[in-house]
Amino acid sequence: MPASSQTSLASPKWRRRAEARPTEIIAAAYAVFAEKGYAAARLDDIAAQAGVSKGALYLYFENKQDIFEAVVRHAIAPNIDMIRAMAEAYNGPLELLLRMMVMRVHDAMSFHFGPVIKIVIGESRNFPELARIWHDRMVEPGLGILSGVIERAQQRGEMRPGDARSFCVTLLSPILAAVLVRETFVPVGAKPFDIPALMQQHLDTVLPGLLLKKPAS
Amino acid sequence: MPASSQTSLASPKWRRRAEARPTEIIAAAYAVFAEKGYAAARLDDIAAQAGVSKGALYLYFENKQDIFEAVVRHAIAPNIDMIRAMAEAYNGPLELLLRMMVMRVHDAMSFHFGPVIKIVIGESRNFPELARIWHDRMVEPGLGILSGVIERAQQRGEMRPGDARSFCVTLLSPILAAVLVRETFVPVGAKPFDIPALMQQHLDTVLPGLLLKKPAS
Amino acid sequence: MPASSQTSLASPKWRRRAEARPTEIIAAAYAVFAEKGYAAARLDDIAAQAGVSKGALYLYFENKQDIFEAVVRHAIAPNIDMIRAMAEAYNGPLELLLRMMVMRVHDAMSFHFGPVIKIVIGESRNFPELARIWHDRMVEPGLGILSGVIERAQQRGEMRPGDARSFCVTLLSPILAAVLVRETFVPVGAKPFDIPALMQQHLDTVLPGLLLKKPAS
Amino acid sequence: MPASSQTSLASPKWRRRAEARPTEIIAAAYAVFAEKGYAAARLDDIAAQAGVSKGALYLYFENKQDIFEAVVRHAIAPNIDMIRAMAEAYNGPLELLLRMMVMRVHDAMSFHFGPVIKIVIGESRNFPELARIWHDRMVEPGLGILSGVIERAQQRGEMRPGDARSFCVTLLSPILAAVLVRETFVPVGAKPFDIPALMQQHLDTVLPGLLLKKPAS
DNA sequence: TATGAATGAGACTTCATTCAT
DNA sequence: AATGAATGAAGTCTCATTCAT
Repeated sequence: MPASSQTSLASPKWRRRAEARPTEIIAAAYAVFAEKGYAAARLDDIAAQAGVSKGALYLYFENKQDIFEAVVRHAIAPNIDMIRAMAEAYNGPLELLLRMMVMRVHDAMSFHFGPVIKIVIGESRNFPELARIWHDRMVEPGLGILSGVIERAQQRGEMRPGDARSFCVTLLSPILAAVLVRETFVPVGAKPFDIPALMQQHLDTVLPGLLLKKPAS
Repeated sequence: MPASSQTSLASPKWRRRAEARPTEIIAAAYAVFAEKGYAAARLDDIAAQAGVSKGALYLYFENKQDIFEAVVRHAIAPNIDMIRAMAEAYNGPLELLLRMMVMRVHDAMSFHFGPVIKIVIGESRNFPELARIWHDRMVEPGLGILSGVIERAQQRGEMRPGDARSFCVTLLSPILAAVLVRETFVPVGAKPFDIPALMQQHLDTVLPGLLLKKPAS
Repeated sequence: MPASSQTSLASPKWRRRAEARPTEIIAAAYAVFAEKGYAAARLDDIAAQAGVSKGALYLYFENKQDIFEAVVRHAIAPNIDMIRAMAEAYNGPLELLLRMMVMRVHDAMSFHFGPVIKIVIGESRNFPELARIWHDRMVEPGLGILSGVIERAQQRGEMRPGDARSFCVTLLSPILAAVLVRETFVPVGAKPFDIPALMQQHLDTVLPGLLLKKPAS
Repeated sequence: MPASSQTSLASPKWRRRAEARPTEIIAAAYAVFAEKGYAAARLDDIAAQAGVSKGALYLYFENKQDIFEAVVRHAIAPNIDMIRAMAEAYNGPLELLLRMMVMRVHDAMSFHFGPVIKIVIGESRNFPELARIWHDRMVEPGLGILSGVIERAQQRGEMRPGDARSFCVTLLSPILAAVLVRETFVPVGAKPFDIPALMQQHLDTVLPGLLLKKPAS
C-alpha cells in the first residue's frame, strides 16, 4: 500500500489532526475497560471503538498497560485539581466546606471513577503501577487536602481532636461503598441506594459528632 | 499454605483422600486468586499449589469459574452465619451490639474477604454470577441482619429515625475502605491505617449521632 | 492383587460370571460408538453403559481400538456365517437364491452394521486395522460367496457373462447407499427411502438383465 | 500439495495475498482431513501444510468445524453446478444422457469427493451440520436433477414406471460403493475394482431394464 | 477381579504485539 | 502516520491410560 506519497499532501480524508488521536483512543479505552475489566478488554475492541487500526494504538502507547495508565491519568487529573482548588479558594463556614468537598468527591467517584477504580482494585496485584498512579495522584493528594482542612480546623478548635486521616475515611468511605454497590451488585439485582440521599443522611449523622461549637472568641 | 505438612506424616507418598481434595484445592485456589486476580490465575498454579495434577481439578470442579465460586462460597458461609447468630442470640445494650457486629464484620473483611472481594468487584462485569453469589449470600443477608437490628431499635426509640440500610453504610463502609486501601495501596507505598483504631474512632464519632437516650420508661 | 482366594469361592456379590463381562462391554461399546463415532466415544460412557468401572475395561481389552475391533468382530461374525450357510445349503432356482442373499445382506446392513460400517469407513485412515478386519472377514468372504454363486451360474449358462465381482456391486450397492442415507442424511431432513420397496424395485429392474433363460437341456 | 512452488517465484519470502489465503487453507485442510479424518486432523498440521501460523487460520475461519464446512462447500459447488448444467443443456437420446450423467457423478465422486464424503458419513452424528450441508447442496439437488430427468422420460414413455428416486439409487449406488471400497479397503489389501469397467458393465446390465422402446409415434 | 482417583500429553482457541507495506 | 495480516506463546479443558488399593 504505497499511499504515503499521495496522502502527505492532498488527502482530505485524514484531516483530523494527529493530536486528537490519543484522546480518542483514551476515551474508547475507557469505555472498553469499563465494560470488560482489564484482562478481558481486547485491543481490537479499543481500536474499533476509536476508529483506528490495531497497529495505530502502538504509535501512541507502548502497550496495553500504558493505555490503561493513560485512562487512569485522564480520569484522575481534572478531579483532583478541582478538589484542591476548592479547598484553597474557600472562605466560609467549615461545615459547608466539608459538605462541598464530600459532594465533590462523590461526583468524581460517581461519574468518572466508578468503572476505573474497580479495575485498579482488581488488578492491583498484577499491575502495581496502576495502584501506584492512583495512590500517588488521587488517594494521597485527596487525603492530604481533606486532612489538611481537618487539621487546621482542629487547631482552630472547630473540630474534635483525633486522627485526621481516619476522619477522612469516616466522611468519604460511604461514597466508595455506594458506588461499588451500584457498579457491582445493582446489575445482579441489588436494591440500589439513592446515593445523594444516603450522603445527606450520612453527613447529617456524622458531622454533629465531628464539629465543635466555635468557641466564642 | 501448602498442605504438605499434613500429608507428609500420614502416607509415604500420598494417600487417597477424596474428601479432603476439594478443600485443599479451594485453599490453593484462594491463595492463587488472591495473588493474581481471576484472569491471571493459572490453573497450573492452582493445581501445583494444591499438589495435584491439572486434570485432577476437573474431577471436582466444572471449570475455572466453578473453582472461584467455591472459593467465594467457602469464604462467605461461616462468616455470615456467625453474624446472624450474634444478632439473634444477643441480649444486652444496643450500643454494645452494634459495636460487636461492626467488629465482627471487620474481622471477616480483614481476615477472610479482602482478596476475594477485590476479585468479585473487578470481575463483576465478566462474571456476574460471582457478584450474584456475593450479593445473595453476603451483602443482602448482612444488610438485612444489621438493618433489622437498627429498625427494631428505631421502633423502640433507641435510634434516630432514618433509612436503616443507609445507616448500615455509615457504620460499615469504613471497613470496606480500610481493607481496600490495605490490599490495594499499602503494597505500593500508602501509609497503612491502624484499622482497629480507625474503627474505634469512627464508632466513637458516629454512634452518638445515631443512638438516642433510651426514654426513661 | 491377591484378591482371588476370597472371590473365587464365597463372594455372592460377583456372582455374575466373568465370561459375560466382555460381551456386555461390547454391547455397550456398540451403542456408544454408534452414537458418537470412534473419536468422540468416551471410555467413561462405555464403562457406565456397561455397568463397570473404567479400569475394568482394561481387564478385558488392550485399549480403545481393541474394544472397537471386538465390536466389529461381533457384528460381523454371525452374519457372514449365515450368508455362507445359505449359499451352501440352497438347492433351488437361481433367482430366488440371489434375491434371498441380497435380502440377507440387507438385513445385516440394516440391523447390525449401519452404525459400525460408518465408523470403519470414517476411521480407515487412522485405524487401518479396522478396515482390514472388515475387509478380511466381511467384504472379501461376502464377495467371494456371492461371486462364487454367480460364476457357477455363468458356467451353467444361467447368467450372462461378465465380471462376477462387478455384478455383486450391481446387486448389493443399493443396500449400502440406502443404509448410509438412512444413517447419515435422514437425521438432517432427507426424505427416507422405503428400503425394502427400493430393493424390490431394484432387483426387478436388474435381475432380468442378469439372468439368462436356462437352455432347455 | 503445498503451495510453495507457486509462491516462491513471486516474492522473496511471502507476499501479502489475503485473497488467496482462504483457498490455500482449504486446500491444505482438504489434504489433512483426507488423511486423518475430522477428529484426528490437527489444526497445527493444516496450518503447517498451508504455510501459515496456527493463529492465521482464525483470521479466515471461525473454528475447526468452519474450516471443514468450507472444504465441503468447495468440493461440492462446482460439481453439482456442472451436473445441473448438463441435464438442462442436453438435447439428445435419453440413454446417452443417463450414461453421461452417471459418469459425471462418477468423476466427481472419484476425483473430488472420496475422502470428504467418508468424513461426512463418519462424523454425521457429531456434526449434523456437515451432513446437512452435504444433503442440502449435493444429495437433494443431485437426486432432484436425475429423478427429474427420469420422471420426464417416464411421462414420455421412454422409461419403465416406478419410483424415480429409487431408480437413481439403482443407477448411482455402485459409484458410491466402488469409491468407498477404493478409499477404505484397497489400502488394506482389497483387490481394486476397475471402476470405469465396472460402471460400463453396470450400465449395460441395468439400462436395458430401465429403458423402453420409444413408441413409434 | 475390580475400582476410580489421578495423571499428563495434547487439542483448540485467544490475543497482545510486530512489521512489511 | 497508518494499516491489518500474521505471529506464537499461553491458557483452558479433555480423556485414554495407569496403578494403589
